[in-house]
Amino acid sequence: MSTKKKDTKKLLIIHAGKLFADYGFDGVTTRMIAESAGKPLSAIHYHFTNKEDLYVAAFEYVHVKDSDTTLMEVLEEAGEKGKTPQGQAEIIYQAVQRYFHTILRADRPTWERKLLFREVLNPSSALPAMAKSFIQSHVRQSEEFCKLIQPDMDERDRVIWADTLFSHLFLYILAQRQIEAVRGKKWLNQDFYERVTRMIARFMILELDLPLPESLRKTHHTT
Amino acid sequence: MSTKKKDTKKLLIIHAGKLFADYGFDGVTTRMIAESAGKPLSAIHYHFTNKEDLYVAAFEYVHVKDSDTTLMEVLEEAGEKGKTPQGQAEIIYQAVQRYFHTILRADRPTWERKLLFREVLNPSSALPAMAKSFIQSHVRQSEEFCKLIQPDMDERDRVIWADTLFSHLFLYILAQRQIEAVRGKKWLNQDFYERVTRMIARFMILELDLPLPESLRKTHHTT
DNA sequence: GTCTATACCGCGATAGAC
DNA sequence: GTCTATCGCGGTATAGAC
Repeated sequence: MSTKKKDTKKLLIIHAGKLFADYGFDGVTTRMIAESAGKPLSAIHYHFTNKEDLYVAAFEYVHVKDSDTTLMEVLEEAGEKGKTPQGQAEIIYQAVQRYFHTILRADRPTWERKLLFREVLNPSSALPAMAKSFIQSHVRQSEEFCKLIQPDMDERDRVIWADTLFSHLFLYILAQRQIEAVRGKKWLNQDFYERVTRMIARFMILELDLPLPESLRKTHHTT
Repeated sequence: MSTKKKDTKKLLIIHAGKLFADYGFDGVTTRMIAESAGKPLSAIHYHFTNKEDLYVAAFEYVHVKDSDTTLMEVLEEAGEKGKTPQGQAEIIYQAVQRYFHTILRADRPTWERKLLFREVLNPSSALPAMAKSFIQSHVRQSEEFCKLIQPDMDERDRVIWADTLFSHLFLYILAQRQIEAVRGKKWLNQDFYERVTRMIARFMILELDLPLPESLRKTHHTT
């Protein structure tokens, strides 16, 4: 029964994280967090020096390193396979799948990814550098991969190609509430995300003039 | 010299809009707006009843109707041409181009589109319905167009297809500051947006198994 | 360690002189 | 119409009893 202290702290982090994810740093008051966690206001200032500190703690709590999901990592892992167009296409599909799975896997609470992406899009004063690095490194490695396969491609085109993956994630994670309000509560489920994964992979593969793997072929007609 | 009144009001709207675009409704104080516009705080409450009212005014100021840019509108306009695969592909390219031009044209201040998309992504309490309708109708019409061409396609796949256009716009408009901080100040210029337009159009055309127009072919190699 | 009570400040909004 | 002065509320943070 001596773990009470840690429990309170973690409780505050989780409740704060949920609220920050939905309403942003400014949209949340410390009184809201305290009430949500069922703790007195002063508990926040006991465990954390101030509101910003709690925000940082909540962000770090969800800031898991998404290792082995970048295109270059999957490429290295693939070995010889990465030298054929068929292999490269499969690497793209696999990397997209892995990244989506890391970010969107069902057992992870929604608010965690929301907070993560919100901070990238709208960095609070609290985290000047962290947000940048989170996605930047991933995009960099996608670019590098792209350069290997299409060395003649314009740099800006490579960047746009690499951005595709994130633009969709941004939309579906950050606009989740609004999309569900318009399209229905259970619209953004695992099946939907799998379809997004497939479509993005298809685009990234075709845009690099690689052959489409059999598993990514569309099923509704026979072309 | 009797237009002083209107000038002050418009001045407040523009300065408020810029600030709201960057920092959101909660992130901006009426004192900030007043100082930015070089007017006393009470000017806001004279011309507008309250802060929310000023926000709505700023939003309405930039909420231009983007007519003749939806896929269905371009399709109707095209007449007979819309019945061939080649014609349909060109319609897609044209609609994407028009929409990008409407939203991103250079003579329009950056903050206007930022405010527009921010409100969609993160609706303030001030505008319950307006934000939804802004993009929703556009997506609906894209879906409808998609259904005409690929009636067998799964509804969710059609929606993802239609979302593609907006996911990129979201990223480049809302994360503009962060992207420029990472990639350089003048990265997001007209040339870049044109490349994005072309890539999105290429994706949307290929995904519907339509033939790629000559003008959308890539130039860096000969496949 | 945890709570209650409170200090202090900046916010949106208003009153009233000019 | 425009400004200065001010109100009341709700925000973060703290002091001090238990």
